[in-house]
Amino acid sequence: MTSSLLDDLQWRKSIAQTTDRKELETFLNGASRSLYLGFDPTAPSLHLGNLAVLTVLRRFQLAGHKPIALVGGATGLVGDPSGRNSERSLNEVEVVADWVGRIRAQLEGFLDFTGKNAAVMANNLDWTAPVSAISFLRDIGKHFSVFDYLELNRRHDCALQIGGSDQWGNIVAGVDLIRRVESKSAHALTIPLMTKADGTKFGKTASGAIWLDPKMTSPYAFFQFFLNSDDRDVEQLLRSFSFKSHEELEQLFESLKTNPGAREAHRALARELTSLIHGESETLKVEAAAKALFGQGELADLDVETLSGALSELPRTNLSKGVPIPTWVDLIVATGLVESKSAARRIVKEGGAYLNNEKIVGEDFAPTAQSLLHGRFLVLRKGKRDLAAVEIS
RNA sequence: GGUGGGUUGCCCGAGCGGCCAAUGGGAGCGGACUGUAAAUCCGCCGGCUCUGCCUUCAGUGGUUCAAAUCCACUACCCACCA
Repeated sequence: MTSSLLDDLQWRKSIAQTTDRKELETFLNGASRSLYLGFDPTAPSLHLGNLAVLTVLRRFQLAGHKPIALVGGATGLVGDPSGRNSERSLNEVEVVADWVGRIRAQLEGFLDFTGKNAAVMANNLDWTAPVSAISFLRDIGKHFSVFDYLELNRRHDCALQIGGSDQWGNIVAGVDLIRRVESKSAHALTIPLMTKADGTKFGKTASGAIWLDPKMTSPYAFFQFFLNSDDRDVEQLLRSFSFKSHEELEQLFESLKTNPGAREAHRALARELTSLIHGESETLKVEAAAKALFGQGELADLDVETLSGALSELPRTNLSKGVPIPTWVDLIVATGLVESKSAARRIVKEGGAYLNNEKIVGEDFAPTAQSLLHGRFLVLRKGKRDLAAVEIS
C-alpha cells in the first residue's frame, strides 16, 4: 500500500496508460486491493513477454495488493475470434487444459499464494462453462475478456485490471461494463509492449521465444540470452524486470555507460532473472558452466566434475561406446544445434566449426578417440558462442 | 450476387514457357573487427548418399519435348460495381 507504487512503475517505464491517475492513486492507497492480469494459454509455458506484465503484477503484490492471475481456459479454446478455425477437436480441449495446468504451476513460483494478501488463481472456464452455448454466443460472444473483468469484480471485488498495452481497449470496455452493470468504478493500467533497440520483438531469438519452462529453454540459454543482450536494451530490461533498489540499478546504469565492456549490468540482469525463474543453485551452475566453457583455460584441464556439469547445460547427444565416432557434421546435427547437414557443412567450409575449442577443417572431419575429454566428452562449437556436447557412454 | 486483381522460399517482394532452387531487400548463419555487445565490411543462405540427384512457386487436374510462368476447376485474399 505504499503510495509510491505508481511512481515506482513510472520510474520503470512500466506504465503505458491508466484510467484517471489520481483516482487510481487514491484507490490503491486506500486499502489492499484486488487486481487481475489475464493470460491466454496459447502454449505450454509462459515466455518472457508474459513475464514483463507478470512482473508488474508481482510488484503490486509486494506493495500489499492481492493479485488474481486469470488463466483463460475458455479464451484458449475459442482463440481466433474471427471464427475461422471454429472447429475444435476434443484433443485440443485436453491440450489446452494441460497448458492451463502448466501455466498455473509456473505462476505459483512467481506469486505468493499464502499470507494476508495471497494471490488467487482463477480460470474463466469456471464461469463460462456453465453458460449454455447459445446464451454464451448471444450474451457474451467474443467479448468475454470484458466479461471476465465483470465476473472478477463480482466475485473478488476486483477493480483494477492490468495488461499489455494492446489490451487497453478490452480493459476499458470492461471498466465501462462494470460501471454500467454494477454502478461501480473500476480502473485500468497497461504496460508498454517491450521492443528491442534494433526494432525487433523483445524476447524472441532466431530459434523462437524465450520460455520459462526449463525443458523448452534451458537455464543456460536463458542466462545467455540476457548476458548477450544489446547494451542499449539492458537499462530498460533492468528497469522492467529487476527487483533491486533504484540506487543499485542507478549504479548498474552508470557502469553500463562508463565500462560497458565489463558487462556488469548484463550479468546482474542475467543472474537475477535466472535465479528468479530457475533458482539460485541452477544459476550458479549455469554461470560456472559458461565460465568454464568460455574461459581461456584449456578444456582438457577442467576436472571431470566441472566439465560434465558445464556440458550438462548444453544441447547434447549421447553415443554408445564402441561405435565409430561420426563426423563433426553428423554430431552437431544430432545435438540439434544445427538443423541440417547442409548448414553444418557450410559452417565447416566457412571456418566456424570447432572441436574442443580447436578449429576443424574439412567436411569429412571426424573426431577420434584421442579427441575425447576424460575419455568420454566432446565439445562442439559453432561460430563464436554456440556450444553443444557429445557424451560417449 | 456481378466483374477485375492476387496467392512465390522464414518475411516482404521480382519473375510471366526453357539459361529458375528461382533477381532484390529484411531476418538468420559464418568470417574480420570487438566485449560471448552494437555498428561496419566480406561471404553464405531448400534438402541430400552433393561434379549429380530430390522436393519447392496456394490445391487438383490438363496442354507441352519442357510450366512458378499457359488452360480448367477448387480454396483463401483484395478491389470496384450492386
